[in-house]
Amino acid sequence: MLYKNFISFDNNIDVRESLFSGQSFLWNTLDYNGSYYASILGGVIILIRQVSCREIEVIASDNLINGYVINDFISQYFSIDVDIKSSLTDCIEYRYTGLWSVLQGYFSIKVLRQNPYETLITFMCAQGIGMHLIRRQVSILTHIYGEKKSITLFGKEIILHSFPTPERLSSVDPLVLSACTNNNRIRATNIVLAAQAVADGKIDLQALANPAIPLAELRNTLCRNRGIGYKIADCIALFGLGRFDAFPIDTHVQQYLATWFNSTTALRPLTPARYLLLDAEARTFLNPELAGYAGHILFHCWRKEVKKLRSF
DNA sequence: CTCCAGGTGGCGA
DNA sequence: TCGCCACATGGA
Repeated sequence: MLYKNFISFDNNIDVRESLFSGQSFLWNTLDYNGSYYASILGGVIILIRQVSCREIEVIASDNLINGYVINDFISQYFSIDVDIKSSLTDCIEYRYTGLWSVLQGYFSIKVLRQNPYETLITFMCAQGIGMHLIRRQVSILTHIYGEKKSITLFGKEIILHSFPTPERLSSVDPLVLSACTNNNRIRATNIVLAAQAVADGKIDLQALANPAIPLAELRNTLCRNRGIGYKIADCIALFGLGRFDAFPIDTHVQQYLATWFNSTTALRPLTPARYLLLDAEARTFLNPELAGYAGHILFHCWRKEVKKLRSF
């Protein structure tokens, strides 16, 4: 049994750019009458098609996800409650007019509220390698350790693999898991340890989802785990814990801070101390409460417009 | 061949 | 605290 819904939004939403801008590595593209994007959310198979700039079609294998009806869950997933323009201060509109005009095409990208555990593991796989490779590694991970699920759509069987549970990853030999971490055994070991910590409750992601926790404290807590530094911690916070104030700084962010915002700090190698400096700098021209939201828009814009990179 | 890709941690000064 | 290096592979 499939449940089919249409969801309308008050503002433009770009589903493809949102799902494939490098915040999730768990979506597939299927081509039928137009493109369907497929994944598994909370154990439920979800297919999404963009109908118009403000409407999407959702096909789901269940009418409830984590206790929410589909429309409510998807609206929350795409953070339609957030006004992107409020993440950027007026300073950008008036002082960086060229950038402001290019950014117009990126305001329909939404930052996703994803599963914290899945975000934690996928971003631990994403260190110092290209997005194409990250996507492939995560795909291998789900194929080997995930659960196979399928539905039939338009008379054709669609096969997907769920994300492996913490318990499943806990028992994997790091040497074997390294097939999913670019053969890097250290990272594979760290991922197994993190999965164990989640399974044991030593990493309590539900508790960390409390928005009252100060960002620095959240980051430091996550960083106590091997393989998680400031950047990965901020990614987990931003994409997995709905902390849109978290501002992950990677090689691309460093580049646009230097080029677009004339940061001299960003010209030098990124040490932990400079990471915190850049974080503070960025909050002077971004809305601190939505710094990471703005950062993701800028990040994607930089990669596409300047670096001419593809995210998939 | 060289350089870079959504980094982290260990080391010596 | 800072600079340098290993980790590992693939694509431009």
